[in-house]
Amino acid sequence: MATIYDVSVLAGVSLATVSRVMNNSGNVSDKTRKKVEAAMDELGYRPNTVAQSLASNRSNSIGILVSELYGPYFGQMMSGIEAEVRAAGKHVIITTGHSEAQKEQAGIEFLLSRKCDALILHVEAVSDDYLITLCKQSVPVYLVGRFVPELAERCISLDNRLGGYLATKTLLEHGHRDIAYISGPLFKPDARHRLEGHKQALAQYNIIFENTLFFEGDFNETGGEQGMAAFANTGRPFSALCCANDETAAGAMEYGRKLNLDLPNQLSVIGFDNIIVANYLYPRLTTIENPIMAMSQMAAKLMLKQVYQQKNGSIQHVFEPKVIMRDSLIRHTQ
Amino acid sequence: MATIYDVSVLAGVSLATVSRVMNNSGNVSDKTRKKVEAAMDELGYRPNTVAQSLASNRSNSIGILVSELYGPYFGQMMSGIEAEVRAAGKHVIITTGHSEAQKEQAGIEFLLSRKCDALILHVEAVSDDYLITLCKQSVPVYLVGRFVPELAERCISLDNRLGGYLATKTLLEHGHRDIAYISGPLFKPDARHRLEGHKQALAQYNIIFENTLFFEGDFNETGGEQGMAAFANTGRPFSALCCANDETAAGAMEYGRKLNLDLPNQLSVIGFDNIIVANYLYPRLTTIENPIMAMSQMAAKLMLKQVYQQKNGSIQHVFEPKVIMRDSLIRHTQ
DNA sequence: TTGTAAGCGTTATCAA
DNA sequence: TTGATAACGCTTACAA
Repeated sequence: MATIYDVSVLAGVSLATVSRVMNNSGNVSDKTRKKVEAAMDELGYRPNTVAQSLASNRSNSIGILVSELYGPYFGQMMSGIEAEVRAAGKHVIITTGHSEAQKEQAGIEFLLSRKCDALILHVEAVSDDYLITLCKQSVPVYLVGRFVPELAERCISLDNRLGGYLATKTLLEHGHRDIAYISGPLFKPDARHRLEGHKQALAQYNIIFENTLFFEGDFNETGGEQGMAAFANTGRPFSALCCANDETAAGAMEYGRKLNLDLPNQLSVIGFDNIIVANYLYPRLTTIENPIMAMSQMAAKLMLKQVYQQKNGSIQHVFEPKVIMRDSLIRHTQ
Repeated sequence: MATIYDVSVLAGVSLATVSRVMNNSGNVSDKTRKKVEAAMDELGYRPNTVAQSLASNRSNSIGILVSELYGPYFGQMMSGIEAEVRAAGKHVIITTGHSEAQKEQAGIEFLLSRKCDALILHVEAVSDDYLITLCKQSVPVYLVGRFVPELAERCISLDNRLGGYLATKTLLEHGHRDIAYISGPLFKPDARHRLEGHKQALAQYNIIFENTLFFEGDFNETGGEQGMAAFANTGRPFSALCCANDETAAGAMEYGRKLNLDLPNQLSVIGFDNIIVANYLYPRLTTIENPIMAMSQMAAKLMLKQVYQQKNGSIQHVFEPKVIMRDSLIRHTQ
């Protein structure tokens, strides 16, 4: 592999000049530039980014941490960020945290050790305090899908409480009064906030929250299935089911069909996130929009603005969810 | 950030000794090791991986190229590889090619410039020749989901021809004779091979391939919708639809429902890939299993074996697809 | 406009 | 078992 030294020899100039040509920095005469570029071409020269990072303490790459590499939520997040970052001529380095504090920290360490210019994180397990300490270090950190009051300026988040509230309120407005709820794992802030919104809507209609109508799932299909099984077991009747995300709803609906429930006539269902699949479930899933793609792109824009001084429009920090009406939710009839 | 130098001063030893402790290389007395470790702890020392890579010409990271960061296919691929690689104490660096030759090459350049120890690629647009040249360079390269005869030892692939054949044969065995086909983009080898298998099955039953029953889609829902719209336009009747992947099938089924088709009674559908969603479509999608997760893990194992001398079991290079029967395909009745 | 030379934080080869 | 010291390939003052 050719190095900058080989290029300088072939072009008959110094290392510094080659470097200047590469980086468009300093003043280089047209003639020398041409010579250097010719030499680069001839040698098929590619800069060694590792050496560049070490010398310049910049890497032109952005570290991203997601909980998982699969699934529509993180898929949209990763590709939303990557599109923005790539358009700016930078690269992403992606790693995972698996929603475990220790792995999240290890992932962040990895990104830091690679000298990323900035981090964009979706963390669910590490504490606010950890994040606050992290943000005091020299690398700029941005959080998507999480709100830490002390770091509000670095957060791009969804109002999950409002989302949870809207979901349940929509069911209530359609005449439902017996509403079951399958949440996500409650150690995750998103799951907690959505549940709070649910309770708030119930309270507004003077309905008491019942433990027999609550199940803590896992944000996956499995949770939906297990939740439905649990409810079927207690025998407490309900006309509507509120799921903390769409995957849970998919699992619940599938299980409901196994129980020979006629959907949506015998059971209305509402999800959360509006992942692509929601539109292909049967009946098509009514849900709450979670603009994760837009949020991720906003985080990337914020980063580009602050780290690389790009001029980007105004920044929206908190996104508001809204109801997407489809076919899985109908008016309750006696 | 503390450096190896700070550690050496605090521990009262040389740089070299600190390096030896970090890498468990050479012989270090227990006493010095303890001293060094204590110093590291005290300073919160983290090695600078960029400097390590530059000096050692190794990076302990594996470059991965996928076409997209979203979607079940690539999601499974990424997380399958990552799990194996992480278990071996190495890291992945992921980038995208967007199924365009130029972007695929740029992605590969990026991974090479970061001095990855090996590359695992899912490339669709670059030529075989390019790959053959690439494999002659010093970095080991592995290909998943693509078969290049000259590089057979580095390929982990699916027999797509067989898959395409099985799909159509299954329809034929269920009495269908008028079979429409929505393919993926034909510049992709997968799409071409699946189509070849389809034609082979037709030929075996002495059925002539008709252009009016063929549509070139995009491997996405959109392709399925457009294909169904095109078929509806020509008016050529058909009792079964063979889709080159599940996403296409999802789009086609949704569009079929818009046309008031009663599925599966008026139209049988078969997909390809068996993505998670296939199980949640209505009717549940009959499809061809594409064990992308297993294939990716196999690629990772092969890499670990060859690059890091890990002892892993035997390697399977070509995977065979099989039919997953569900509800979207029924026997054709007159 | 161009060149010289001192880092950047490690690894690895010699000696000791 | 340890320590000097020369790479690794590039950036970036500072000089010329």
